[in-house]
Amino acid sequence: MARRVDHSHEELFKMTIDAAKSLVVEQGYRAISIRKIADVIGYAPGTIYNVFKNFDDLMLRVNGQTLDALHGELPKRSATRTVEENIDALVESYLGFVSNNSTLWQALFEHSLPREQELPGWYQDKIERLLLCIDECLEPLFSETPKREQRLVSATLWASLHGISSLAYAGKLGIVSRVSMEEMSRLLVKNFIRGLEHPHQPNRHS
Amino acid sequence: MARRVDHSHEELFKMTIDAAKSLVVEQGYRAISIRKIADVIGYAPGTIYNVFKNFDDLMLRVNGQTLDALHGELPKRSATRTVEENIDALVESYLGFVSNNSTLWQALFEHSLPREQELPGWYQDKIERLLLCIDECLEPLFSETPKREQRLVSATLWASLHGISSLAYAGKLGIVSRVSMEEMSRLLVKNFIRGLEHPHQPNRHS
DNA sequence: CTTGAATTTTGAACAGTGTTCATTATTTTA
DNA sequence: TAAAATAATGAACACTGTTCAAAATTCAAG
Repeated sequence: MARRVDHSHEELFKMTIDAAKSLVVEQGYRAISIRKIADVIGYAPGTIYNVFKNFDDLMLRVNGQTLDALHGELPKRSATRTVEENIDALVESYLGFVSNNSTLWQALFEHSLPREQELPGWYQDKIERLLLCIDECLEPLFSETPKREQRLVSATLWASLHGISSLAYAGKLGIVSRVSMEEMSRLLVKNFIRGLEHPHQPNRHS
Repeated sequence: MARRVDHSHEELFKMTIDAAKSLVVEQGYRAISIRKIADVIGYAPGTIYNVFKNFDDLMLRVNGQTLDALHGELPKRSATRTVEENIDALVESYLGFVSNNSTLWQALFEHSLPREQELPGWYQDKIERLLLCIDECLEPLFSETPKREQRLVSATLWASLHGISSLAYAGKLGIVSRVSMEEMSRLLVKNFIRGLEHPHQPNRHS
């Protein structure tokens, strides 16, 4: 066959990713396979390779859309709110998204590229955009500090939250249950920010 | 054949895990396979299933040993040191271990069980032991707070550090490079602990 | 010793995986 | 209408985890 009018390249792209997503949602990351996706969209496995480089590429696209969706739900910084309030709003929004899209969120850290292969630029940009959201909210807290240090703070906050949600959902915290993911996140953010506001108060240990 | 004098059950267990480990170290998590391991130890694939329930079980054992090794390297809390100093020592030790065993550490979060299947008790105990190390160091900071809240703090710290190392090694932080994993970890701990020491100082925002 | 039961190891078989690519079917262009 | 271009196929390849009847070996009993 050729250039089947049925679906354009773009449509095929969307169909494939949508099928992958619904497989993740319904059966989890480990259940995805090219053949199953092909079945769902009614094409042969080979066709998917006309649209995606390989399975990793496809999975990266799926996860990219998850990052986009999260970014779309995050509130913009409000100048009328305090730093804490802005960060809190960000975190609540983040927690809400993760809860409502838990399987897709899990897929984001269950998938990883083979050793030494780094993430493509377009994917890194999506992370960059998310880090910028945190940057923005933290901005007033240290307007004099160099940009590099600000980014370090944002990245630290992002990675920490990621750690909490990933361990919580993978059940890798033992006793600590899924319910307390929110508690942990709030605890982290509250104290981390509070720590930033109290720079090196000279020794007054217990 | 039967009861080959070559290797006892225990020896076979050790050989299999050692082979798995060296495969992870040399080629990364994605390169492991039962057949390759069988090749290395000079047995048929089926033999491995006399020792391990399945691949997940084997991988959990490997990761369990990694957790044990980390626990073995962590310093005990010293009563002569301050809370900060004890926590710092813990974190430095943690960072050292992760650096020296990066591939095995990566395997720890690259592997995950199928959806809805939770970690076996013996594995959760190993995590529990690690959380207890943090508990111990933080103890003087809040000797009056309920045990449950202490555990929440320890778990939060543990999960956050995990998030930083996992994102750093998976290259999932974009710009933020591997070198800064240490920076991020120290930044997190310093400020988080400092935040804990300054409880809810009533509103004095910028 | 010899026989028979118990046990360990095997490796072929099954059902699945990602990926490739010559072939085929279709559409577009000449 | 013929030829060139393109899209879709699905068999084939080289793998994967896992099972299990059969074979090989050891152990215990007679």
